[in-house]
Amino acid sequence: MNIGDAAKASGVSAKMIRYYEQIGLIPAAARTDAGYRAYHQRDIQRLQFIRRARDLGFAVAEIGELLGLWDDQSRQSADVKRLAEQHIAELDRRIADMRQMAASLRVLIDACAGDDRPDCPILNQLQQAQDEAPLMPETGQGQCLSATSGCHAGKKRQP
Amino acid sequence: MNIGDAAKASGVSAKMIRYYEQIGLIPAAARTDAGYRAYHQRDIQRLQFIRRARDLGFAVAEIGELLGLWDDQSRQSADVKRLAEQHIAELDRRIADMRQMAASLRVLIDACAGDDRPDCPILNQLQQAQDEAPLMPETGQGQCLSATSGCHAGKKRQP
DNA sequence: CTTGACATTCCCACGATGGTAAGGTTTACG
DNA sequence: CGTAAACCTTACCATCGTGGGAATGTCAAG
Repeated sequence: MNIGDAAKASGVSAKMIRYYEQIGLIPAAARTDAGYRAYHQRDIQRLQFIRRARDLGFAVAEIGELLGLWDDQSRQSADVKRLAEQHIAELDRRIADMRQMAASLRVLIDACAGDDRPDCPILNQLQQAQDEAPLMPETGQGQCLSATSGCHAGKKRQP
Repeated sequence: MNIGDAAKASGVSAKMIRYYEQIGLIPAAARTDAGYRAYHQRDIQRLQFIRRARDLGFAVAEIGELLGLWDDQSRQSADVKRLAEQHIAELDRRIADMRQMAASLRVLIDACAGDDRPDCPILNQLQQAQDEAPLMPETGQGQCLSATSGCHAGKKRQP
């Protein structure tokens, strides 16, 4: 089974398969006389594992840990669960960040006439920090628009 | 005002200020005799604009468009609003993707004993595609775990 | 005058993925 | 058998936004 077939069978592109091998996520594949990588059912399974973990948003480093546990017959399911919970916590954090952004932006959008005149609360808001948060909806949490209040969680936008 | 002060005043790191200049997001700063970049209130305002837009999750390219509209006194607020709506739509899409991932993972986590035994539904699920979706909660939507059903929206994880 | 805090440019790195180019191999068809 | 298509290989570059560091130059305070 060549890399192209392995790619089709696993849903991981040939490019990525080589990359995963390079970074050590998968062991170096066997080679044919011509130097072609040869894959077997076992390898396909590992690639599928990787792709499903990617689909769940696990980073490659986390997948490495999952694979380690997968390979470890004496693992404790608690270890796997802990990893997954860490990951879901990270997902939740990012979701919260983005919802915050979306909420702030929604307020501005709703305040914008969207006609042929130049006046625009969106630009106004971006232009100058307001002292407090006058445009915020009453959702309890601050909306992270002001430059004050040190709420610059925006750092890890696509971490 | 040197770049360090501009950085402090705007909340944009000196590194990023130079980068924004390099990619043309801000005009090349004036220079002192020694070659130091010199910033004025006007420039600070532009940098603050950029930082706030970043905090709202706008990509640098989008910020470029926003700045163009900001500079254009004859702009139509509809154009700004359209940009913002495109961006919020993108945010919503990413949020939905991540919520999907989190939901799928939550199901697996809840099914995992998390004790000292090796059996783990999380690894089992990653290991082999199930034909149908037996573990799914009844939330109506499919949970995008199966390798079948072509639901690999996972591609644009951090786009 | 020295020292430390700045500034400059240039290069490298990340993470995960895609593209492309130059060259070798295998396969299918006439 | 010959040739062309379809594959494989490595190697390099790009993305996007950000940080780190080196080598070197400048400014301000002691």
